[in-house]
Amino acid sequence: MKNTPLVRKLGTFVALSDVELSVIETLHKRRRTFVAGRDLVHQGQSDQAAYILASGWACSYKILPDGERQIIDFQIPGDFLGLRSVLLHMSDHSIEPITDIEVSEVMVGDLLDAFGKTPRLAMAVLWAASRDEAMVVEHLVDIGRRTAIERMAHFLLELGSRLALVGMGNKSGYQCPLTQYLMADALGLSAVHVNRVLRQLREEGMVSFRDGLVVFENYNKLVDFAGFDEAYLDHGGPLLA
Amino acid sequence: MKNTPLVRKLGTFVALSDVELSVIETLHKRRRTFVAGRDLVHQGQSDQAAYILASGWACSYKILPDGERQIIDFQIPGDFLGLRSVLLHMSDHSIEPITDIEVSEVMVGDLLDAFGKTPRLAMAVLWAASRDEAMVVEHLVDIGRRTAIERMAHFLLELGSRLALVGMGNKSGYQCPLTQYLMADALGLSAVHVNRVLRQLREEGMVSFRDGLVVFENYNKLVDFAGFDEAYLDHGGPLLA
DNA sequence: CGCCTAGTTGAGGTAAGTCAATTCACGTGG
DNA sequence: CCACGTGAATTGACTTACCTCAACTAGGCG
Repeated sequence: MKNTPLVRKLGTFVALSDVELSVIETLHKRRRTFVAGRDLVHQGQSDQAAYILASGWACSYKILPDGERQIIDFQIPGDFLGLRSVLLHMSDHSIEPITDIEVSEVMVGDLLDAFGKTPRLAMAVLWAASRDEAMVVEHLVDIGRRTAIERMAHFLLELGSRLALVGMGNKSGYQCPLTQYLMADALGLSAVHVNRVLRQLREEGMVSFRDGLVVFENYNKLVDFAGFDEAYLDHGGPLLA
Repeated sequence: MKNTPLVRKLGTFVALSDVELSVIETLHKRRRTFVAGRDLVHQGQSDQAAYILASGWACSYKILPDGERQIIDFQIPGDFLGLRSVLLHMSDHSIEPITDIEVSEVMVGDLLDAFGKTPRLAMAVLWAASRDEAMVVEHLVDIGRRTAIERMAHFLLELGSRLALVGMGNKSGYQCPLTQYLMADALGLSAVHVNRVLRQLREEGMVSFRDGLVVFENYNKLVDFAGFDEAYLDHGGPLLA
C-alpha cells in the first residue's frame, strides 16, 4: 500500500509511520468508478461525500449565468475531490471526470476519526489542502497578470511538477489527456488561441504537446520563460520528520 | 466583546456560546498596529505569526518576476491574515496594510489550544478558511471569464456583502479606501481602464464610486448585470445551531 | 508656492477573440 | 468496405476589448 498516489503525496509533507499508513488504508474503503463526462458533483448540490482520486483525471469548474465555463483546477491521482463542499455543506462548483476514473469514497466521519487517531495525518491533510489553495492562488496570478503564452508555459510546468510528485511524469515530459478546449477553459483563453500558443511554444523549442504527450524540449528555458517557481508546490522534503 | 468583527463573522457560521466567546477573547491577546504601506509579511519569508484584523484594510498579493503585481484578496476587519503561511511554514505571498491597521497577533499554539477546548470553534474557523478559498475561486472566475465591467460590478458587490457581514455596509453602499490602482491590480486591469469602467457603471446608473464612497444606485440591476450570486459568501444563517 | 498622488480623458496600438473553413482520426451503420 | 458523422486540431481573415502613452485637472501638504 505504500505506492498509492495519495501516500506518495502525503509522504512528501510528513514522514508516515506504519500505523499512519494503515489508517490511510482504512480510508480507501468504498471503491467506485465513474465514466468520463458525467458530473460527480453538481454546482449547488448539497451534502455529498468527498473522494480521493485513485486513477484518471478530473476537473472542477464553475458555470457562469451566460453559459461560459471556468475550470478552477484539474485533479490527478492522489488529489481530494470535493473536500471543501463537504465542509460548507454545499458545493459551489461542479466536478467532472475527464477520463474514466476510480475513486475512494471518504466518509466525513471516518476522516475525523482518522484525525483523532493520528494528528500527524491531520496535519498532512491540512497541508495538502493548503497546497491546493496555493495552487488556486497561483492560477489566479497566472490568469490575471501573464500573457497567454506565459500562462500556457506555466500551466504545463505546474502540471508536470504535480504529476512528478505522484510518479506520473518527470522533467522530460508526461502523458496528458487534456484537450485544447479544456485548457482554454482553464486558462481563460479561446480554444483557437490555445492552439496558436502551443504552436509557438513548439516552434521556439520549449515544449511540444502532441497526441496526448507533453515533451519538455528545453526545460530550463521554459522555466525561465514562464517565471516558474515551484516553491509553492514542493517543499523539497518532509516538513515534519 | 460580542461586537468585534470576528465574532460577528463567526457567529453567522456557528451559534457561539459564552464559553466560546471568552475563548475567542483570549486569542486577541497581543494587540499591534501597523502603518499603511509597510508590508506585514513578505513573500518567501518564513515562520511568522498569523493575525486577526481588528480595524483597517489590508491586501495580500504576489509580485511576478517582471515586477507586475496581482492582488489576491483584500482583507477587512474580522479576516485572518497569513493563516496559510503559518501552516506551510512559508509565505507564498506578501501582505500590505492599505490603511493604518490594528491587528491581534495569534500564536499558533494558542489557536490549537482553543480548538482543543471548543471543537465548534475549530469548525467555525475552518468554515471561515473555506469561505476565503471560495472567494479566491470566485475571483478566479471573475478574471478568467468576465469582461472588465462585469468584473468590476461583481467585485463591488462582493465587497459590499462582506462588509455587510461585519456591519460596515449595506445594500445602499459603503465606505471604501481603495484607489483605482489597487483595484486594477486586483482585477487584472490597467488603472486607466478601471477608471473608464467605473465611469460607465456610474453613467448607467448602477453604482457610483467617488471620494471613497461606494453607492449602489440600483442594486438589483447591478446584481443582475454582474451575475452575482452570494451563496458562496453567506449561508443565510448558522450551519451549526 | 510647488510637488505629489489620484483621478480623468484622448489617441493609437496590440493581444486575444470570433467566425469560418479545412484536415484528420475515430467510430458506427449500411 | 465505404459513407457518414462527430470531435479535435489547425490555420486564415477580421474584429475588439483592453493596454500604453501622454496630457491635463484637482486636492493635500510641506
